[in-house]
Amino acid sequence: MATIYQVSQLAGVSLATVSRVVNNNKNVSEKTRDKVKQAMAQLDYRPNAIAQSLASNCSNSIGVLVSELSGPFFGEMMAGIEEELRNAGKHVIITPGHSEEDKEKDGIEFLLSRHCDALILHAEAVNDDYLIALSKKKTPIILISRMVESLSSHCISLDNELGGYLATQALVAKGHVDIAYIAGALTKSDAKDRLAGHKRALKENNIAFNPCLYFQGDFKQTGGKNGLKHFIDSKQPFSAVVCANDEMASGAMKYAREHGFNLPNDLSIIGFDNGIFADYLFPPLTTINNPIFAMGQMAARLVLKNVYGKEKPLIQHFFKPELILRDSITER
Amino acid sequence: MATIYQVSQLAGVSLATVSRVVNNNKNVSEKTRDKVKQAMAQLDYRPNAIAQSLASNCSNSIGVLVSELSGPFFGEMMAGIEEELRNAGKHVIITPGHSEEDKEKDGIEFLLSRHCDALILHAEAVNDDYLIALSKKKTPIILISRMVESLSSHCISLDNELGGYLATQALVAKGHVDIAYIAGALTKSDAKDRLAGHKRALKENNIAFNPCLYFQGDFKQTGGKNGLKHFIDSKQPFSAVVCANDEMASGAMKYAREHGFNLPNDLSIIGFDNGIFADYLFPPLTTINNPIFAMGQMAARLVLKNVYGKEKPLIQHFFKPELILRDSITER
DNA sequence: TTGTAGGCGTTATCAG
DNA sequence: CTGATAACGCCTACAA
Repeated sequence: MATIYQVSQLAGVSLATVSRVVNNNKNVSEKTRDKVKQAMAQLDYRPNAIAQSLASNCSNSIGVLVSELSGPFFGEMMAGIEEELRNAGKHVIITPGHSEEDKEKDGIEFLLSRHCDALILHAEAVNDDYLIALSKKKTPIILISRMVESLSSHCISLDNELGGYLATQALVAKGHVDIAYIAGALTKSDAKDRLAGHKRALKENNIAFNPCLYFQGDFKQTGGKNGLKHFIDSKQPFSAVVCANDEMASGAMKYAREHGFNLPNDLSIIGFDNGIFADYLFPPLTTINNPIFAMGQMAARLVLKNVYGKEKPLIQHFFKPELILRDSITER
Repeated sequence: MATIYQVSQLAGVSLATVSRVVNNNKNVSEKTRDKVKQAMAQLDYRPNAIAQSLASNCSNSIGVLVSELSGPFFGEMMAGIEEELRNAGKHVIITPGHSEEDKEKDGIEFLLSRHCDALILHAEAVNDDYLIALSKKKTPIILISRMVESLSSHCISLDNELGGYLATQALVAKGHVDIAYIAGALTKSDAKDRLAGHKRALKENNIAFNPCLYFQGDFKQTGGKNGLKHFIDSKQPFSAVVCANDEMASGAMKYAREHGFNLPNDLSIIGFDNGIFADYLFPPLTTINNPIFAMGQMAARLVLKNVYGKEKPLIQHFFKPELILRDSITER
């Protein structure tokens, strides 16, 4: 691999001059610039990003913590982040936290040791205090899909409460009253907020919250299955169930069908996130749109603006969810 | 951030000694080691990975090229790679190639400029010659889910031909004769091989390949939809369709149902990959298992062994697909 | 506009 | 077992 030194030799200029043309510095005459460019081409020179990082104290890398590398949700998020950052010549280092406190902390340590210029975190298990302490360190952080009041300018978040509200409201609008709810792990703020929205919708419609029609799942398909089983076993009547995400909804659908429910007539089911596969379930799943790709992009833009000083005029911190009406819910 | 120099000062030893304890070099007395460790702890010292990389000419990073960051397939693959590498203290830089030649090349250039120690590539659009040329450069490469004969020791691949065969064979076993096929883009070897397996199964069962019952899709849901539409429009009788992946199968299912088919009785559908959601479709999708997580792990192990000299005894280059029988196919 | 020289935080090669 | 000291490849004042 050619080094900047060899290029300077071939072009008959100094290291500094080569460095200048590499970095598009204005103060180089056309002539020298051409000479240097030619030498670079001839040697197939490419700057060593590592040496650049060390010298400039800027690694051009952004650490990203997600819960899982797999799954419809984080894929979209990573895609949004990567696209935006890559266009700016930055790269991402992605690491999973598996929604466990220790692993999330490990992951963050790991990213920090890599000297990332900034961190974009989808942290679910660590507490606010940890994040607040972290934000005081040198490496800037952005929180995605999480709201910490004192860090609000570093947060990109979705109005989950509203989403939960919209979901339940959609069911009420169809005449449902006995509405079951399968939550995600309440250690996660998303899960808590969506549940709060559900409760608000019930309240506004003078429907009492029935603890027997509540189940705490895990945001995975089995959570939906277990939840539905729980409701059926409890013998409480219910005509609809709202699931705190699409994956649980798909699990609930499967279990319902296996137990003789004719969907959607016997049971209305609504999800949350509008994952790529939601439209391909049967019946096509009514759900709440979670603009996670856009949120990822926005987190990346925030980094570009705050850390690299790039002009990014339109920074949006809060996103609103929307109802996506399909066939999985029906009139009661 | 504390540097190695400050640690050496505090511990009253030289830089070299600190470096030794950082790298677990044997030649340090217990006493000095303790002194140094204490100093490190006191200063909350963490080695600067970038400086280490520059000095050691080893970035401890592995570049990974995938087609898409999102989607059920690549998520699993990345998870397998990351898990294995992370346990070894390495990190991955992931970049998408979007199945386009230019973008794949860009992505590879990008990873190369980052001075990755090795590349794990799921390259679909670049041709064999490009890869062969690439493999002659300094950075070692591993090809995942792709077979290039002259690079076979660098390949981790699935027997796609066998997979295609198994799929069609499963349908034949149920008495189907008029079997339609929706392929992926034939520029991708996976797609070609699966199709070849399909044809072999037909041949072995003395069923003629009917071009009217063949459609080239795109590995996405719309491909399945378009394929099914094509078959229906062509007025050819068919009782089953094999799709070259699960996403197309889900698209085909949706379209079929929207056009009056009662699944699976009116039409048997089989997929490929056994993605996480396959079991949650309706009817649960019969498919061919693609052990992509394990293949990702294996690619990572190969890197660990070849590049970092870690002992990894069990290297498996070829994986066999298996039939996963569920409810989406039925007796004719 | 161009060149010189010091430094970024480590590793690695020698001596001792 | 320990300590100097020269790389690693590039950036960036500062000079010219």
